[in-house]
Amino acid sequence: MDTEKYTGILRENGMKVTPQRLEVLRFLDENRIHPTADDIYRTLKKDNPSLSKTTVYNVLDILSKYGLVEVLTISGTESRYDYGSTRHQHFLCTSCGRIVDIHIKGLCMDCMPEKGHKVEEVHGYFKGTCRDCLKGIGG
Amino acid sequence: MDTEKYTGILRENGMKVTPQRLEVLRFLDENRIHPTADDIYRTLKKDNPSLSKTTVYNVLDILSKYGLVEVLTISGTESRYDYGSTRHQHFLCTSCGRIVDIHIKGLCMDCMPEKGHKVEEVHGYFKGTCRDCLKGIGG
DNA sequence: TATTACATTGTAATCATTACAGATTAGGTA
DNA sequence: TACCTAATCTGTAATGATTACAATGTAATA
Repeated sequence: MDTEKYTGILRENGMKVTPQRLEVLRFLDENRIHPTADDIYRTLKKDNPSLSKTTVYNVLDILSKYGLVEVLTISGTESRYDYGSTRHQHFLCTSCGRIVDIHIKGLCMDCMPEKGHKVEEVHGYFKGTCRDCLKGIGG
Repeated sequence: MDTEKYTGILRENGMKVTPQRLEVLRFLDENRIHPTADDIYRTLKKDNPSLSKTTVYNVLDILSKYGLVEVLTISGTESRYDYGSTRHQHFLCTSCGRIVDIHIKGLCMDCMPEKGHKVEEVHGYFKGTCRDCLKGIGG
């Protein structure tokens, strides 16, 4: 178990190290599925029955404040959490509901609007039907 | 009052015409501020005290199903509704919270990911600090 | 090990949205 | 015009994600 890996990540970013933070971070790192807070909570609670959902929200909150996770509001009612530093875009399948990572070269990250606004983040996402659903595999 | 304008829009799109739909559509057309459902509800209730918030949600739902309004989930907890057919992107000011329309030529709408997914919608949005806040006008 | 500020937990509150059932109405027809 | 019927509107209650809060526990430092 890569406890040291995640301990290092937390320390390097100036966060206190706790078992709950290690577990959430590890889950996000090993499961790049843009989970909801509840997904994380239900999974981690199996091996850690005393885990509180509030703690999951607290940990996700601090991780996003420190820039380690990105909060996605692509699918409406609930937030999804994305760990990983490589810049990528998201594709929401309107058939099965999955969010697929896509890497697009050529998306003009540098075409900033010249209106005097200071752009700090660029987000892009796509909606449609994913490959699996088109093949009749998905929902 | 452009009642006929909005009556026509509803009829042309195959929707039944009701006073509530006319009012919501007019509000969205005349106030391009990406309002929340509650913004719309509170404003319209002044001149129409019997208006129900459920009706506002129902109207927004049917308008979006018929493609007349776009639902934005850019700012997290609540949906915002955007009326207007011209393709544009959105800029969320993290200082004052406003969503500003921006028109970017050169944003590669056509750089589709070549992974077999069928893309039906392309969304892009930017976050940062808007011009007014940079000048010290905004919050 | 003692201290202290911060983190975790569980419950209760909040807030946007949806479900539902009864009253009302738009749009077509006699 | 008056009527009919399905669709719409209304108000209340339920849902579900997220947050507030107070009590307990613990990580990091001396």
